[in-house]
Amino acid sequence: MTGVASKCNYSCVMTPDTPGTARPGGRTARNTAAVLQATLDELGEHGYAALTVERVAARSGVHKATVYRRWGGADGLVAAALEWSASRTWEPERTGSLYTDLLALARAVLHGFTEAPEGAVSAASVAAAFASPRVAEALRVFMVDRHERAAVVVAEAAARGEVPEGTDPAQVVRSAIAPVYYRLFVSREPVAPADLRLAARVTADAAARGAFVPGG
Amino acid sequence: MTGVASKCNYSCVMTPDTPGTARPGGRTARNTAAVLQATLDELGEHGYAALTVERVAARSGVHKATVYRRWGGADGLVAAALEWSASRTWEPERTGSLYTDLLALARAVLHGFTEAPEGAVSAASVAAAFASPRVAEALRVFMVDRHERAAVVVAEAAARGEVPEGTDPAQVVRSAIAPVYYRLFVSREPVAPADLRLAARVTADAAARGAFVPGG
DNA sequence: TCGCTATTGCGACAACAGTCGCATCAAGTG
DNA sequence: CACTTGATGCGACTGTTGTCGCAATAGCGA
Repeated sequence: MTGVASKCNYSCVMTPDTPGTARPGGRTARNTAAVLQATLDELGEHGYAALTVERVAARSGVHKATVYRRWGGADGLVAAALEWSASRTWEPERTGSLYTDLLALARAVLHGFTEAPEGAVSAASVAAAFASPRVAEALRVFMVDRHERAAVVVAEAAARGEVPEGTDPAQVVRSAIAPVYYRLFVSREPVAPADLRLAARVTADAAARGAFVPGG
Repeated sequence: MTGVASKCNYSCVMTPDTPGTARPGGRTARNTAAVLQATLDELGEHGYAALTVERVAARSGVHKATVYRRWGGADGLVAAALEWSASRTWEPERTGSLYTDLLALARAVLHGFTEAPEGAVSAASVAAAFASPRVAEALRVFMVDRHERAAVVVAEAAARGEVPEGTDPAQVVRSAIAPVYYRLFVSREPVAPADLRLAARVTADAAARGAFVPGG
């Protein structure tokens, strides 16, 4: 085992077990942890464009051929990192009203895509999804999970009578956060606090008026 | 001049002049046209992930080193193709009401990112913008231009009295089309006609109620 | 403790991307 | 028509990416 030892900068808690494989024992698990940690560190420091299997291999101390065998390439590393991120439980902030909940949600999205370390992984996933069907699928699963978790704020708004029964929670969530993604990745404009407030306000008002009830 | 001749599949109208350069004469212009056409064809057939300078060079009949010298790489080719697309005039469809105008706009966005050949260039630009500041800047300029052109439908709605004076046209446009981009590139969900209608409806209603007037 | 075998380490290898120096060519000029 | 010069063609070269076969290692069960 030559090579440089892993330089762990942040979020050093990495699940050391890999259940489901034929031999989930010590060394394989250690390699998995080291490689994923190195992937996170590399993404955080240099971004997805500079993510190289060779660098990850050198940093983790795992041989290059092993990384290729188990993850297939840079996209496989990103997909694995994203799946690991998805395993971390997440729950939306509760603030008392739908508007403020959606605003907090939009802020969380902005934060989660711009701040390290999750920001690097998330942005890398969006970028890698263009080139890798595997990453695209992992990203889709991740986003569906986030939609379902965020739906709670809509359900509670319905329970409070803020929005009518039958409101589609996922559509409300999408409407509130889509402008953030649009500015971040498509139009490449800066995202101002006023933009977040506008999206949350428009969405909350529309939801209150029943715009997100499928039938009516 | 060895190599394979350009195989032009679609949109063979390519601006043959390159004003501003020191020597915009015949051969340089022909090379520019051949290379950009080959780039479009490659993007349309194989996508950005498979876009290679060598393939473009072989297809266009221009030497590899020349392509590297003049465009710098695959990202430069995409940026040039995007700038060429931006030079094509575009104008939003006018249907008589803000809701139907926004719906047509959302449909045009979906079409423009999924149908060939513009779809391939547009999607490639979004993908390449993650790795190339040059493409990111070209994309930003392109989107700003589209926002300005699309703003006409909001101005006309204001003239008809559908929305209050002072409504920010660009914000209305963003609100209507952001969910399309979100589904296409982030959540990777299918985009249904009902989704377009919902986004247009929510945005048009909010605009009618004055939600997009900055001060009030 | 011992043997089986999945997994890994290792280095050589092929394929590819990108660069460089130089000879050649053609567009613009008088 | 000749001359100048910027752009191009050409091929060789370097560095990087990804693959392969084989020997060694270390889980895991007996």
